[in-house]
Amino acid sequence: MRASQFFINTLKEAPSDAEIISHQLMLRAGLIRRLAGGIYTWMPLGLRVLRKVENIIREEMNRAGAMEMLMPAVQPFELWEESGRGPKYGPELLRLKDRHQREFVIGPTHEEVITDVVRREVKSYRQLPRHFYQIQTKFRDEIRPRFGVMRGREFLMKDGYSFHTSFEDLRREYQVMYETYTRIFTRLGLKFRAVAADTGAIGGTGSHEFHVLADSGEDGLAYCPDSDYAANVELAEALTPLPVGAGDTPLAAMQKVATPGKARCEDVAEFLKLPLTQTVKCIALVTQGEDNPGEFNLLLLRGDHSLNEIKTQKHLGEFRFAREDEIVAVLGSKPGYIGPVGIREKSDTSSSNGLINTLQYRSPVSNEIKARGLINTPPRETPIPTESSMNGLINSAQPKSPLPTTYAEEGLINTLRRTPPIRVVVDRSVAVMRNFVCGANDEGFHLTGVNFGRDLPIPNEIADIRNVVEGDPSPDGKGALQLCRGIEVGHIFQLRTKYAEALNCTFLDENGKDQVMEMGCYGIGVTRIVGAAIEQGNDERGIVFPTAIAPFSVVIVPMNFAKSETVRHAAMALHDQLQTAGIDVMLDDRDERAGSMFADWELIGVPHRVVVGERGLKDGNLEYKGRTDSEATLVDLADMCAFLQKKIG
RNA sequence: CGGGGUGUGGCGCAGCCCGGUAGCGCGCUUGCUUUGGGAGCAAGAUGUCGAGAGUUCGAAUCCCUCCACCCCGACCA
Repeated sequence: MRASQFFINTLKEAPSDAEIISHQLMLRAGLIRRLAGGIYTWMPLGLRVLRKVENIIREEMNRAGAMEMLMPAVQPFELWEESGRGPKYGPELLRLKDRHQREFVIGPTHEEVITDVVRREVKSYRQLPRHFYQIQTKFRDEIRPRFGVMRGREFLMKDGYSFHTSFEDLRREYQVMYETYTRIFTRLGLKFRAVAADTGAIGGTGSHEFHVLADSGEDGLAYCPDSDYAANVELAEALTPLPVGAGDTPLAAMQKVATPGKARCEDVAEFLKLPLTQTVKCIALVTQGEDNPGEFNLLLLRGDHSLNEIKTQKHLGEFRFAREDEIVAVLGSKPGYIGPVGIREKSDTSSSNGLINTLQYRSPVSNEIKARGLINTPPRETPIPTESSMNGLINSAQPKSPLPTTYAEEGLINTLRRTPPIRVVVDRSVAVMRNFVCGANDEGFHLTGVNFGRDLPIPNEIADIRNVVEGDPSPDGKGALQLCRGIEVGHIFQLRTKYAEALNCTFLDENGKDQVMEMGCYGIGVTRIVGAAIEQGNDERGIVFPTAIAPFSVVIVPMNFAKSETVRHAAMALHDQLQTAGIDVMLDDRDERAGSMFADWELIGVPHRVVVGERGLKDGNLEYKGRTDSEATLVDLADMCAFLQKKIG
């Protein structure tokens, strides 16, 4: 390929609306151009990258035995009504009407269509298993498209769907896809990690996400270097830490201390010269679920921990954060100084599973078993400590009135008495704390030396509601967790029979009996991979593409191409030789100045560069420089082709 | 959808507060010189100042409405 016949249009400055590095570099290098929000044109240079990604995926899918096909982007809305997903999908589903007023959607995914195809075409167990896939344009009307191609509305996706006679066979294929995805991302030259994921709304039994590792990634990942445990932070279970010096620390007296202007736990800890882990933060939120609308909840987290909203939602149902005026009305204090002491707590022993975990952890069993016991939520049938059995634990010093008047003004008491009892959810790590610090429900004051069972009731609702932090014990009991960030580029699901059932996708088994097919679904965000690869590979000069997906593998940069006949001949001869050898080579015959050619190709991210100049040619040499090399190396003209083949691998 | 911000040649920005000739850098065109790290000089072209309505003798600038885009939240490959 010759640059003069190609289209190269680089920008010195990135458009100001491009925020993240991959978006900026893609625009600057001229890979993409924006048409509308979240909708991009792939310029010739960008398309080459996209096609290379696509081809690797295609090769590996074929190799795994999947069949490529192509389904329509426009789908009748009826199918979505039939699967029951139409109303639920909401405004993200772009709907339109044809001239006959028939309703259609632009496919955000293709479970419905493929299931429709298969139910018509596949009738017998003899035709199963089958795996169909396509690489096709999807449209999702994202609420907020952003980050260029990373969260576009229109994007290229590889979506595959497998159909099976049994769950065992689905699991076999799932494993095949896990390995296939691993091969794909390895071949793409990306640093990635497969993590356990939430099966979420799609349902099913097993699900893994494949993440490209990048500090700018939107997803937090937790993994254990000592085992193969890896999970999205949204999911990673936070075990109860062993209390430091458990049982030995003498109980301190509760004291109310002035902490003017110290609303955040960090400020309070610094002010009181106490470790952050000694503080408790209180988060007030209001549920919005159907069964408990408008219920005021107080969540207790250790000061150094952060709330995991997914876990919280699973525990409490839909919720929102309480507004300041609601907090003041219920607790009588501004946020920053609120706390669980002296409030009317709603007693609800029905959800004390977390407490059991804590108690198990405290019981003298082996570490291994303790860790194991905490991995899975114990079954609901497990006997739960009753109110009366817990009474013994509560210090007799507990005031008869739930409101210690020392800490509350008369007016506040009245307010609280009129307020319904507050549901308090205590994070596992808070449940094992002693002598902690929390807000006093009085602006400008905190309480120190607070203890459960004396200053406030033993927690009756303990749950895992925080994000894991680095160093937390791994849920598989095999070491400590590390954290990193990732960009989700692939997702595999065991769908089971959800869609097959809804769309009546059945087959006749060996006994001539009708059975519903088991389904798996496997997606890769092709477009997003390009953005993710750039997010992972870039420096101050531009993109650093892995050779496998670079728009060109090698660029020949001739010095003084127009005027020097020796250079021109040498450059063209090398170009032809490399091309014949099957190397994806670009010859920059634009006769630009050296500096601007170097800058262009470094911005574009071509991994290998050969400079042809009279200077080296005199001695029969060419100059080679890898994209990330600091120095160029001289290579004999005759050896260059073999040299590059070796580099490219 | 809620909160914040920005719209001025292709790109990056100034001008707006305090109304009066639309400006700078990059890019683009032509010529000459230059040619191993985004060249120099000279001459040029390119704007309904996001749209509409209003105030005013006069609006990029002030007021109103709308639109687009970006950032922060919930969704997802």
